[in-house]
Amino acid sequence: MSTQDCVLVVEDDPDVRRSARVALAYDTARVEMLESLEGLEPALAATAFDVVLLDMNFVIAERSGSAGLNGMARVRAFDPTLTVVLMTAYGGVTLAVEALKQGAVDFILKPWRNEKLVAAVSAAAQITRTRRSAETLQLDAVEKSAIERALTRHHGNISSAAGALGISRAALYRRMSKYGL
Amino acid sequence: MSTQDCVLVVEDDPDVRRSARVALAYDTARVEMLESLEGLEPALAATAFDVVLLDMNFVIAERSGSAGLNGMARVRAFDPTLTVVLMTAYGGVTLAVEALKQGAVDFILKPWRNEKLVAAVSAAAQITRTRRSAETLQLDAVEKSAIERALTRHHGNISSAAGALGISRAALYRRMSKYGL
DNA sequence: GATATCCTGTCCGAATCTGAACACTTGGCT
DNA sequence: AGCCAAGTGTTCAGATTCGGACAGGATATC
Repeated sequence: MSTQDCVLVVEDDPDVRRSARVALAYDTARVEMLESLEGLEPALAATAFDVVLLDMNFVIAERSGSAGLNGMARVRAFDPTLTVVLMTAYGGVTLAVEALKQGAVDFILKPWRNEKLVAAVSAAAQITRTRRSAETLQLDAVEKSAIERALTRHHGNISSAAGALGISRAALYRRMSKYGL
Repeated sequence: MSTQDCVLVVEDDPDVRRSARVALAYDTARVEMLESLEGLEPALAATAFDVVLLDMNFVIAERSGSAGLNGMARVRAFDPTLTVVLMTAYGGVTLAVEALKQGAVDFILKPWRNEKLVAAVSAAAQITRTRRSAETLQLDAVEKSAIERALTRHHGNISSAAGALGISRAALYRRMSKYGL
């Protein structure tokens, strides 16, 4: 799909880094690498990334994945719209579930199939873009979508939707015609 | 925490059903059971559930979990605010990831520890409640929170926040004082 | 069929909101 | 200092929106 994504890969194993670079080369505008979580924030500040691909296990002995979860928390603190894809070689179901519940948009197992990695990264970048465009909504658009939701939820009943929205029926009419609903 | 949750359990194995009933008995207001996905919608319509606990593998031979994913889709179609917790005995990481990406709020492995099941169900019910209260927001409140987000994102710069919201600076001032910001 | 209830769509004077304009403060730059 | 760009807070005539009221349609109940 898109060749315009900027990806940050955080991974300690040089072989994996190289392999990720190769896999992502054809489909991304730019791939930056980091060997560890050190210097994560400056890297995020330096480039406008669309996805962070994050290893969960920097220390071989430490297979709990807490390093990855911690890194993800730091990414989210820096920019809540930026999506994180986690990767691990040792993942169990419990860890995967925990990671997604904490906000990762995908979780992939090493070794990966290149095609799958590319698809995951590309989908995650798309989610980032959606989040960012949702953040930029004008007040009008926020109001419009709130009204649409209320109307849907009340099955088109204008009176009860107006009541739920806390405005008069006449006011809801005006807004509906304003937004073409 | 709460003893007021209503849970729907969809599970074909009678032993598992019984064991779920026992585990949930102390902490929930009401537990209903269904042996299969047949009659799902009527059951959802009859009671106002807070969580659906859904087995992924009704057919032994069928371990892909598609029955569970399908059931979850039906629950979400019926009520998008109602959370689903999936459970399985055969789950791999890939299936768990797929389930959460499709909107399950948790994914637990059989056999479970009762304590963990209760915690998962209770947390899911809390998420349902949060979603439902977010849906009921008055238009004023929607506007207020959109303004708060815009102000935060623009680091308190009123001019640029107003620009992003598509209103004049004066209008943003008025609203800020209206909402006490 | 008559009655009641709920919803719809529209009207209008009063209340509210609008944004350009103005005066002022702050911070950077030569 | 002097200058410039950008932000702040407020004012006011004019535009817009407010919601109660009204008439009509649809559906249910007796």
